[in-house]
Amino acid sequence: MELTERKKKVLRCIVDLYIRTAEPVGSKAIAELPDMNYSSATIRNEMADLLAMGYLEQPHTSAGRIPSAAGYRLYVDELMADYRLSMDETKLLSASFDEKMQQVDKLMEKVAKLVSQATDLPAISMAARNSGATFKRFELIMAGQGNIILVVMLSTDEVLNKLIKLPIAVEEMDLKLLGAVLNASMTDIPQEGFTPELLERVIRSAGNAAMLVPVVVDFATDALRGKGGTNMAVAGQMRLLGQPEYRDVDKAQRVITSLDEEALSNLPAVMQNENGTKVLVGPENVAQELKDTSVVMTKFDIGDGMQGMIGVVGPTRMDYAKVTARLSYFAESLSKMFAKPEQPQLPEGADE
Amino acid sequence: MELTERKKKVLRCIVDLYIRTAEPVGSKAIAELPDMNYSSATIRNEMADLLAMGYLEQPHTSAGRIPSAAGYRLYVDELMADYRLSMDETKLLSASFDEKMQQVDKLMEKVAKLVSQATDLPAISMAARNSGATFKRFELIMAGQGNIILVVMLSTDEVLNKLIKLPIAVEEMDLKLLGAVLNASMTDIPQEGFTPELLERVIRSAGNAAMLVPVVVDFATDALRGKGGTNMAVAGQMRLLGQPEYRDVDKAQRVITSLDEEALSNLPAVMQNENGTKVLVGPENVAQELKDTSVVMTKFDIGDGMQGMIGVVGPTRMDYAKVTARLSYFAESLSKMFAKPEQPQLPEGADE
DNA sequence: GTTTAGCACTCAGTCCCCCTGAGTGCTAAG
DNA sequence: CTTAGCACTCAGGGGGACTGAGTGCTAAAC
Repeated sequence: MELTERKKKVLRCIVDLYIRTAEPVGSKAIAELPDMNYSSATIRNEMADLLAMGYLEQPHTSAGRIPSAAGYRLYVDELMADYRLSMDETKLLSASFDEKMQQVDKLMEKVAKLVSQATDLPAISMAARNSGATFKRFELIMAGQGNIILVVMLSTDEVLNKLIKLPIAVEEMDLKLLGAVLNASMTDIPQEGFTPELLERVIRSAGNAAMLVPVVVDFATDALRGKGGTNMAVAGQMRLLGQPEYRDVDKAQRVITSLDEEALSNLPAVMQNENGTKVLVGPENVAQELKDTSVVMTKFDIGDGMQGMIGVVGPTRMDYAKVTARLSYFAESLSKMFAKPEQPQLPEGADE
Repeated sequence: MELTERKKKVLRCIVDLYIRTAEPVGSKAIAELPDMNYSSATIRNEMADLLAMGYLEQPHTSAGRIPSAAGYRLYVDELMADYRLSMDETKLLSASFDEKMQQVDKLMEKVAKLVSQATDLPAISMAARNSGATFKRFELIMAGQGNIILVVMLSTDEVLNKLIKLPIAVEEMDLKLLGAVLNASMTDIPQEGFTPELLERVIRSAGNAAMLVPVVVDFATDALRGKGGTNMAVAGQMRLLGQPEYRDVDKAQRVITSLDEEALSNLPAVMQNENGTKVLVGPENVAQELKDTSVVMTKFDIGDGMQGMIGVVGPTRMDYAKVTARLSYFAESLSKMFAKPEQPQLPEGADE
């Protein structure tokens, strides 16, 4: 059977309406739309075809139709109208962006909150350092007897810190020395440069603080890649409760719980080779708990060695057009924010 | 009417049972408890008295009784049995504590998560610097042209950072100078010491970076007190959904939403003059949205210039004994953790 | 061939009613 | 003071009957 223009139009209207009302859509409702010049009977025939083709589903015989996953897919790919942000809306979004993004402290948390607020859905934000990041500065500070604080600054402008408890007392002097050595020999070096020889050299130069070196270097390299390298935040989980499909508390709880877990950590993989915005409709999600939900994601640029992602989780019946538009807006804003103001001269070594 | 020992016993049993079952408690159920040597009719008489005295409520004529706010209050203050943590439980809690508390990075977030997990309820954690805190070290770093990162370390071992965007370019040299000046003249000084004269002196010494001084000092002092001075996290909001009283999504949503807001920021005031654990039952809460919930809070020591609080929010029908015990355990663990170790930490053995 | 009017049919949701059983209050006997 | 007994209350659950939105199909109209 062929997917005629008219069938597409009908499908589009059904999805649009269903997104608005969350109720199965009947033929009459569609027939009565302003620019639909056919009777309900005709629509009914078309709907029957769309049902047969797998784009619609029928909860029970005497009910209207709802879009199937395939239907949403088609809608997202071809049918949905672009949502253009209005002037007012842009202003609003940009205002909340400016307000929140003053301090770069808990960046990912703030971004997640912002996105969640703008879409009224649970949001995820993530930033992962890629292999290009290097150390920029080490700082070691005495903090009470037996404790030191290690502060590491990365080329990505992140500042990480850790409290290290020591089995043995260390002199302030030795700490200073170690700091100097680290700053001299481990900054601005790409990861490939961390050879055993380098490590050995550092240990030899570190004097009395030599036994600290492994701990410090371990934490620092951990921070650079792997575990500490991914920074992720989830916000607004309970906004899901506002959606009619989650009136059932258990259902909501199951989804929300899975948002906290690492079920999300494989999302970036999906984005790997994608650009722009990616939509995962219901069963397209790998995670079992998300089979009933859709995920919309966008990448953004953090320049240097980092790459970010923001995303939103919601019922398959979400307003894809609006969510996509707003998400893109934030992605752009973030990219802009991180873009180094076009720089003629690089302060440090020019290669990357 | 007098509150005899037997009445108290009956009340205690009712609250205990209601906490377990979340169902109105009938006279028969109480009469059948192992150490209750009276018939249901007797219990019924006692219950009628307790109702008249305001310790119980009756949802409708032909139903059992549930504790009123006053009933809970009495229960918490006098009746409830202490809950002793078992060996296994202690081990479990301490294991999760050790696991999470390795890195002091996002401490409050982690504490909140931990407490929430241990109590299966939404949890709040908060740390507020008191006026004793001082600066320990300043660090200024170039971050691309026109941006600098300010890192401030406090006597509380906290590390704060901010990205500052500059209207004018600054030389690396000047930044170094400014850093040195700040470290020389503003560290280890109590807040009263920040006089206009001091500020002036700093500006004069700062050379070309003089115009940076106000921005930097503003941020830093802001961080020390006021806004940045309170660090708060909420976790596990959706655990509320597990409680039968929040099967109603709207109700749950109302409470959960209010947890994010600053409705909580006046909780510390309540703790001001309290020691140990404080319980707020239902209507004792000031915040309107929490009238139906109870809050359990405990202070903990962070030594130096800081003071912390952890708390839990749940239905009035929560297991006060257990929650209180676990909360206290964490408060102690935290206090211990922050206590300057007299001696390098031994694997803690026989004591206690 | 396509569109539409008409009609019989289906079925989730709702209202209503009855029944059940847990729980009460009261009274009178132990 | 305690308890057995009894009449009474009422939320919750189950089972029809009804309603109305929506369908599928057919036959007439375009």
